[in-house]
Amino acid sequence: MECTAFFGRPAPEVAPELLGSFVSAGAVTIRVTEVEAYTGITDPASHAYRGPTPRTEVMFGPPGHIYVYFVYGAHWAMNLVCGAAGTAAACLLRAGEVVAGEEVARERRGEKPARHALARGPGNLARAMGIVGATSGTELWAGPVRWCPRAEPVEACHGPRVGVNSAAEVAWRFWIPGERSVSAYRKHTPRLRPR
DNA sequence: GTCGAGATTATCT
DNA sequence: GATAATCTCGACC
Repeated sequence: MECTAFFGRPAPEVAPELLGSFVSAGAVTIRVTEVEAYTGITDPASHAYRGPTPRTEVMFGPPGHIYVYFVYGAHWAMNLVCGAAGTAAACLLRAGEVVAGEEVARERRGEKPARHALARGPGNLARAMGIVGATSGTELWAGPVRWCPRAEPVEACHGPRVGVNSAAEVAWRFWIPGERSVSAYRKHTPRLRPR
């Protein structure tokens, strides 16, 4: 399968090639503008670093599957599993430009966001596409979420990943320069004690 | 436009 | 019980 060949490579190699490709979920299609690579069992910043758990077992499976996780008590984020089965590598979709189904996306996001902000940021992207925990584990060629390769190569910038404490020095965030849908880099601010 | 801080809950220890 | 691959809002420039 084409998906298996494309995604069955190291995540830092797949990630920049995802830029400009298309991901569809139902009526909504986005053009990917920002991604991050996680290499799984060798990556201290990955959920898979400490071995498989019920949540992360999808990442340990074959490439081309979808891994969805819930963070900060409010947001879903969508990853595409990369690399050979067992390596638990994945690419996080951080941002995209809505190219189809804008009405549906806006229904989910509300009236406020500008068009380029509908799928800016991992949580917003998942919300605009209707991605929830039940989507985790589905196949990219047969499930509710489909992927199409980009038509032409695009320019790519890279830099440190966002919001991670460990391995902050590796430049495994990739984005398309000049895209308004790319989130601005924010320094990671550790959460202080509640109340 | 940038910056700082609170919200809120699944998952793991 | 602590942690977290984030978002939004209000204050300020």
